Amino acid sequence: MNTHTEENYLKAIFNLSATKGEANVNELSRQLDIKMPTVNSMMKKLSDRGLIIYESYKPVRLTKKGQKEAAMIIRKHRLTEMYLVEKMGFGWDEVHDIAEQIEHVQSPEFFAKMDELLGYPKVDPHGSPIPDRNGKMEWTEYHKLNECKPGDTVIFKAVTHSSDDFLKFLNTRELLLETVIKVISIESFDGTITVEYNKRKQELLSNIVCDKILVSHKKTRSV
Amino acid sequence: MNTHTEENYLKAIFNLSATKGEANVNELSRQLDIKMPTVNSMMKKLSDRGLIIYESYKPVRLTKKGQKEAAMIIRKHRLTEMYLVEKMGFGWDEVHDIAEQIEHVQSPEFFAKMDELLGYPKVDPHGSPIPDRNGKMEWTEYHKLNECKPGDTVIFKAVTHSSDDFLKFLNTRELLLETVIKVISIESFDGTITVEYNKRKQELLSNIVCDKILVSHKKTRSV
DNA sequence: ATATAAAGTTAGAATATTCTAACAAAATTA
DNA sequence: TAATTTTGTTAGAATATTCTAACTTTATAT
Repeated sequence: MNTHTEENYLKAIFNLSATKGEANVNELSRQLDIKMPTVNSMMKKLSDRGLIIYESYKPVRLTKKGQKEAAMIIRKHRLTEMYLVEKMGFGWDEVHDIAEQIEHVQSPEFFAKMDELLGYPKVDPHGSPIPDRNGKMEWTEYHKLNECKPGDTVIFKAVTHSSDDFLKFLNTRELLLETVIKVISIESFDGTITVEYNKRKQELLSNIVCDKILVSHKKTRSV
Repeated sequence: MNTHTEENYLKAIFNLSATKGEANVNELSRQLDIKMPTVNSMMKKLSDRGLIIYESYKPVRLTKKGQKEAAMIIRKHRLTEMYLVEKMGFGWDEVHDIAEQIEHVQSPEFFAKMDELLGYPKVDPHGSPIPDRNGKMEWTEYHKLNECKPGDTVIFKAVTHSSDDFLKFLNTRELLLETVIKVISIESFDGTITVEYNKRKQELLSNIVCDKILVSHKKTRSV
């Protein structure tokens, strides 16, 4: 089991790696607000523990094992954020610091319960994907449908909630994953969006619905 | 702000003090599973920090400041237990270890929210009192009404929930705090209890209601 | 291409928390 | 009360995490 501290390093490496696939000591130092020599020694330690690949003067990369353990911390963080927003009524801007602390709780049951109560969400309140129990996550830059512009053609990739009645609503509208959607227009006063998909023309979707629909403009990339 | 570790010592001192008003090094050592010399040095540290009164070879006592800080940790622990049981569906026997970790979270808003969502509970799922925001708590051994025996005469001291509709229900029955209640009989098949109080004879209270009513057999003691 | 800047490393020290070994005081028991 | 047991203390060392100061390597910019 990793310590609190090690978990914070792993998480930082994970986050920095998100784009480039690796992280360097200097950025870690700034992000964690810990001096470079300290980070440096921790890199050796994590390397010894088989969590990262580390060679002097080179950026570090997570091993398979490190990747998985980091993903589990991110998972706990994002599930917690989702829980705080959905079940406790916090604003999306209030949950980070609390989740930062709760992510270190050791109790699979606790997070499994959160997951269940939330209906197994795929993303957190900020739209970031939540890794599954095996550490896998859809590594894609999704956009909310209500953030698209008229004329955009997008692909329905995920929902932020998988509650029964929302999914039923989508079924009745023939809105399934991978559906190609074209944004026709957006009402400025209430955000209602007019879209086209399949054989359907001039379908209206409320802003509340569009806020729960995540779309991609192009491809999907996996880790 | 106290460290994680200091908080655990404070909490242990608080719990051991509950009965005798003081705690000794040996008991702390056993309870915390930390060797005596370590406990000894921590006692000096907590004493320096003005949280306990410590003199060599004597049991330690919490100062006003220490008492308050310990109470706040206990408060967070018990609120958490209550939340886990009431809002997340855990059993009373599953919550201790999780609460043990969450009690160290630094976020007044988080616990205030729990408190609010729970309807400002006065006790935790095990019947232990939850200290209020000022660290004050009713230091009494309450019993649930549904754990009394026929013939018992008891005093209504607290409710485990103060949700609106439950309190309204109690009002319509003239059941107020400090009411003297006599237990007449208990149905074995569903736990329904027949009681007498004020001018009322033969009042029936469901087991669900009686589970939320805490009573004392005699006096109240304060810290 | 050399000088300067940025990034990374090593060595040594500080703090927090823990331990073991040895000793001392207090309490208990014979 | 003297012997024994329990409890408490001191001293010194180990581990984890952090720091500063000095030095080295790599990257950047004249």
